[in-house]
Amino acid sequence: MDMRDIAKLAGVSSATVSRVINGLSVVRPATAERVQQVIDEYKFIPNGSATTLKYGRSSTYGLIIPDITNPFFPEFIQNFETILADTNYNMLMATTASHPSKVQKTIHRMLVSRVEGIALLASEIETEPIEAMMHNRVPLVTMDRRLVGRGLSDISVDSTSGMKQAVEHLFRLRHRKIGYIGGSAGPTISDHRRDSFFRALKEYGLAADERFLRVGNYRVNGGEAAMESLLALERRPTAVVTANDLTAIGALRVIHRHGLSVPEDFSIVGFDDIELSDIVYPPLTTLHLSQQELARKFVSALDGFQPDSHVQGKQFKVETTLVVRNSTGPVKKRRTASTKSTAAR
Amino acid sequence: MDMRDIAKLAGVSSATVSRVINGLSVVRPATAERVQQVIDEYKFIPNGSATTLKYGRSSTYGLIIPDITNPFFPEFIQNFETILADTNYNMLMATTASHPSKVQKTIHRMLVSRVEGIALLASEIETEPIEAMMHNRVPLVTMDRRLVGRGLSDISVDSTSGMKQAVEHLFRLRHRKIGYIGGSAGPTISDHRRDSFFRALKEYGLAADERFLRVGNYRVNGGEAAMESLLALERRPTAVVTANDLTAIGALRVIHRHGLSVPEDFSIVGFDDIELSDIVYPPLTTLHLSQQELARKFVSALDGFQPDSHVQGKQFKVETTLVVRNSTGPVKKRRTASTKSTAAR
DNA sequence: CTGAAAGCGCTAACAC
DNA sequence: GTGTTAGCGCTTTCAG
Repeated sequence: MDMRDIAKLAGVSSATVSRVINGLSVVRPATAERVQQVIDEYKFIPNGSATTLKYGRSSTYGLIIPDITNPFFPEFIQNFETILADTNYNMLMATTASHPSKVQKTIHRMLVSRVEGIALLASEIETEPIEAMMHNRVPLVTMDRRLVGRGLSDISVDSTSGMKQAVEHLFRLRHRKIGYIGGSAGPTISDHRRDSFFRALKEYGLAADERFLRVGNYRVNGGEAAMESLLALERRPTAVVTANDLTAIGALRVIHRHGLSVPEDFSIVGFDDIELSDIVYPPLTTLHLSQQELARKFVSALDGFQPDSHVQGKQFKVETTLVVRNSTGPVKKRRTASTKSTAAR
Repeated sequence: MDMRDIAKLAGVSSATVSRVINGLSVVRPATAERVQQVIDEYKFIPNGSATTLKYGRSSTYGLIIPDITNPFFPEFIQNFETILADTNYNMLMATTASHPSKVQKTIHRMLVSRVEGIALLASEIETEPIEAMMHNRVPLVTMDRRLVGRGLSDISVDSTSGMKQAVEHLFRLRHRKIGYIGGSAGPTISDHRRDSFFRALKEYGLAADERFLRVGNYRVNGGEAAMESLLALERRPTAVVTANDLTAIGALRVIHRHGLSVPEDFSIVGFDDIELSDIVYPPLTTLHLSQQELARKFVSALDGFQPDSHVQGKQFKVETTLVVRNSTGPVKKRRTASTKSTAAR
């Protein structure tokens, strides 16, 4: 069943059917209605692949996510897809267990499907081979890589002001020894978050003590391991800022496991403000990142690209703001601090 | 740049290029290699929409998820997409904020894109209008609706044996007053889970006490509200089985908020075994549901359908098994039970 | 083993 | 306001 069949049944030509379906107002209302009736009666659905073939436009964007199991991503996907759906676009989605070879294959598949752009949220991945494959066909928009180029845009989270607010908040609560549990070593995003933390410390005249610095992996178990090691210290920090909420949650668990409480014994600050951060006990003080804004910027970076043009991409920024909940509190007057410090692990 | 261009550059015809790309072994190796070189040099990527147009096959399945923010779904998506990617299939994904009108539009878009089948994980949605639209074009596979038909299959979670294990486990821990917090009223899935709980109770000679029965919404806040109301009871249950892990987590929070502990004062059993259930404190005893198996069954239901045939769909089942963690324990010898029972809320 | 050619379904010129 | 038609890029008979 194609437009020609509908045309025959409605006593018009296939061109008119096409015009009706696309809402071109040139068609006489009576004709349009007759055509529409036939369409409805036969539940006709046009074949999009013909349109895609003719115009190269597929009304589809690709989205590649490293690990959908990290709650940050579902929230993003939700927002991203909602925006696309509103403009009748499809979302072709794929995950990569951070497996670069899978990324290559995935992008190839997406390009075969003639997506009009690809959002790649996998900051740890090398994009040279990918960019080669993209070959300026469609825009590539990455997250937190801070690199732009021909047909390559980037959306980055600017943690500067958020980190400053976090450190200020802790400073006012009289914290002076503030630790940091970072993300995985490697990706720019990890460096950026850690560096803005350091800069914020400096602004408040605090020393960046190497001994309070740990590396995580953006997941719960990384936060746990790092916190264990922090608790094993003779002289512990009184507060810890983390590279994301999952890391903070891991830290929280370890603190509880050691019979300590938050925020009485320890203050914890997260990053991202995923939904979970408000559900966990105690609800996390964290740097809020607007998923909606992030998704909107991705879509506009994707949209704002002339097809096939070799236009230079743009660098977008998304700001963060501190949300104070219950995982931060004033420094406890020390008493038994030195007596219980060695037991850990 | 199309196959004809490549053909010219390699001094062959476009038919040969097509054969090389599709790995048809009829081509003489030397020719194939020459063609492949040109393809690589020009980074040629064939236009899938032409193939889709010609053969109606898009190598794409659609997946519709109600609320991706429920961690159950990301885990499913991950598994589903991995299976598809292994066979070079694409996944077109959409979410619906359980908004039926969006489902209609989404499915229409997917059919326009010529997906080869649609997985619909939204048990609360009426599918009549959808089935009409599907019009037996491609298979529709639903979750937990327990309805099959022409081109309509269903994958259901069989909670019978899991619930039996759960009740047995609690019974052995000497629980006799076991409550239940269900899912949202309405969907078959909620009825099924609750009924298998009742049946399990009966097998152990326990009465299904209406007063210990609550309705939730499969989300944390539903579990919270239900647990509040259970705690307000004069005579409380000693254990609660829930319709999913998020509900259990909500219950857990309320119990903690009331200064009680799990499993000392209360035992809680979840359902689904989402990753979070092992991260939460205490880790949940829950009914494990294999996401991998679920995803595999979806894919095989989707695959096993002859295109355009009006074949009857199948009913698939996925079993659950109890995973014992730390949210269940023996009933406490009662002491002050009656004195503290009224304070709640 | 390779090439020529038809046709998948749609849409935008262009003609009327 | 409506119809005719060419052609998007691919695959696959069929011929050679």
